[in-house]
Amino acid sequence: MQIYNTLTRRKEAFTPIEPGKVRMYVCGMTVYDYCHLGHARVMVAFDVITRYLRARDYDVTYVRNVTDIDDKILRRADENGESISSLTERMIEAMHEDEARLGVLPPDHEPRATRHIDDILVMIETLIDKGYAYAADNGDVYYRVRKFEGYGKLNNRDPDEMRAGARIEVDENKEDPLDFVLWKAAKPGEASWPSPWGEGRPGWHIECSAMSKCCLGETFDIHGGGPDLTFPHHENEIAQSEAANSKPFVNTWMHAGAVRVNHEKMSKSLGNFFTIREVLEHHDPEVVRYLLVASHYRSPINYAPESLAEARKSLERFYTALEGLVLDETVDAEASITGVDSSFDARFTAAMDDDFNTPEALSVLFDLARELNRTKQETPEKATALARELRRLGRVLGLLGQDPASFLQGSGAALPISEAEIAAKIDERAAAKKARDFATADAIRDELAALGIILKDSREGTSWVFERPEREL
RNA sequence: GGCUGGAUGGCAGAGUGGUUAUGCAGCGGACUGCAACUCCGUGUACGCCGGUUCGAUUCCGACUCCAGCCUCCA
Repeated sequence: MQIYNTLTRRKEAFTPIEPGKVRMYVCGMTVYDYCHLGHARVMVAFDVITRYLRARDYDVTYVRNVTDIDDKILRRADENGESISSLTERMIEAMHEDEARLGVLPPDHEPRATRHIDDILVMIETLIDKGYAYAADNGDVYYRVRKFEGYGKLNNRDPDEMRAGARIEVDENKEDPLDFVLWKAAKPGEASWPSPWGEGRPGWHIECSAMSKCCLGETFDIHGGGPDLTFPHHENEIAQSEAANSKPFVNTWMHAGAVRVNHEKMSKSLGNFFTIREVLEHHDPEVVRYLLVASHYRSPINYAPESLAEARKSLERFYTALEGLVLDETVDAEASITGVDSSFDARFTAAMDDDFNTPEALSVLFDLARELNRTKQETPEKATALARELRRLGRVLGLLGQDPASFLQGSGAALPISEAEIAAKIDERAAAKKARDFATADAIRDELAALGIILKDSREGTSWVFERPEREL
């Protein structure tokens, strides 16, 4: 298996530290607001990676943290007139709902910064003892960036050149403008924890160094996150962890691509973001997931409403192929796919082994679906076997888990008329057809089509698909 | 300015030193009462300029443009 490593900027053979075991840490959310599609991208990307590694029989420990103390959280809680814990609990719950709807499996551990203050303090003390950190007069503790030799290696950045172009405001308390905060002294009335340097709270970067060490150890296999975290967040994590532990921190760094809107990064600071929940008001969650999986995890994707319509069409193709076949409902989402003998499996595996090439993997599934459609009439047994294979491989990507008819009929979305009424119309049309009154039959079909109900005739009878009207989001 | 990445057919999106990605849309055919679904067929796509090569979209160099990071951001 080959994985692209952000650190070395090339694909490398993936060999876990411990055979068969993969330890993976992904930087999670700062919970002061609802998750947007950029968050969804990271969630889904690493969910696919986890699912695939497990399908290939790796024992994956997946850790994704929650930052539940931070300036923005303090500010938002204050604005809302609610407590910090009330805000963060609400947002964590909302995040879990969003994830579940997108078919993202929960991480094995979801450590929260506020529950690891002790680990954080221990690490900061170690860094001070080793000379990598210092307590300033104002009660802050800073990391001494220039003391760490490899600083900048993840981003190919030279500290000396960074200083030249630095737009960092000079802070009187720092020895060097590049130094970053490990512990922030509390202002009066702010949430804080006691420490050897006074009341305060942890800096953002040290949280991840402490929590990853706590959950996965000093060195682990994969560290992932969003595209904007490489600098300074991940660079700082390396500096902290390697200085404190005197060991390599991470073997493979993985970063998801950005979600853009009108070719600009979707972000909270630009205010051009769509939250997951508002998009899901108008679209089947699987369609959103498909859109995310249809591009390679490292490529940027430009979000546009039309792309969701296309994603929907692609999924309809799969579900149409599966429709009417007896499917194995016991398919395990994490079932092993190694050792299965099929050319489709082999191609799928080859694609996914190559840095999780999901677009390539999907193309194999489309070929499989075509083969399935071809054999549907003549050899139903073979078609059924192919359908099960399609669904099994789809599940590795977290797709195709729904009942085909249910997906095609809108996955429970509000229909313009009831299913019973649709069935009655279909019966009415069948009667008209039998009487060779095609004008009436076609009128009924057109009437339903105007409502988004598209009829499909087959030997077995008439089925229907619900096309939701186009929406802005 | 420094550092990353990218530029593929109407759109989306993989990939490859010579041979079909795939999906959506379009066109022709089969199926159908007509459609839809499905199947078959159908596209001189690889930003620009040089270089290497028998041959480059694919490798190398320059250029143009786009995006990201360098400040909180997934």
